[in-house]
Amino acid sequence: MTLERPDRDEIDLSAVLHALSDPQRRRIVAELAASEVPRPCGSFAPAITKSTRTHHFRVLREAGLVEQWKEGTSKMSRLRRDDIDARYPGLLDSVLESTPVG
Amino acid sequence: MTLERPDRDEIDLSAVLHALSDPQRRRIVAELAASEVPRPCGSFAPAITKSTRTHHFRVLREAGLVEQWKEGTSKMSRLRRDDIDARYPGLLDSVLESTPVG
DNA sequence: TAAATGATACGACGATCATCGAACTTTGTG
DNA sequence: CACAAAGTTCGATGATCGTCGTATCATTTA
Repeated sequence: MTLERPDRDEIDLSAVLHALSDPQRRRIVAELAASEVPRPCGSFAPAITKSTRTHHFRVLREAGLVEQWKEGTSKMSRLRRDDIDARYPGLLDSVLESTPVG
Repeated sequence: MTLERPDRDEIDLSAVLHALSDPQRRRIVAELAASEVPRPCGSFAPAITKSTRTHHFRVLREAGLVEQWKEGTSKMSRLRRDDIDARYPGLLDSVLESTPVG
């Protein structure tokens, strides 16, 4: 049961660029890209508050960058790399290349 | 005599992505990329006001995307494609590919 | 010198943003 | 049932944003 998200064809470039323009969100995306298995939201960006993290994940999800689904008490996240790569080839690669995961 | 702008090494990814997240600015960048010779600011995005255009060009210049210099009563603009490509390879190409100049 | 041209400066406006804390919901577990 | 864990919701706050109109400045030209 996946949460609502835009279809691949509806992913808007302005929304994607705006979502990636925030360092915290870019860090989350970089961590998602580097991790093999999906991880719960709480394991990302521990320096910020829970509510702020919820906000950032919603922005990422509504922009089409991230897919989310519930699993127990956690909410798992996955980078929609295939969709983004198909719609905006090279964009995510170039951004990730300049975004350290640390 | 060129107006103040960040050096290549100081171009910030957040600023670049934020600058490109606005459709009007992306359109200006696309037009700049498509035009061979530099053009005055006034020849871009005729649908918006002069003051708004000035604002957009300042955002683009401070982000490092555009270089500007005065020439008579006009202000000319040039896309800093070499600098952006060197600092964030592939980024501008992928964005321009999805941004129609029309 | 006076007029015209091209762009900037200065508020101002509503909108959106990132962040927070406190209260709440949902799910799993003793 | 009671408790804990993980997220969400709901204001609220201060900041920034895109846009505008008007006034102003700099430069060229008549």
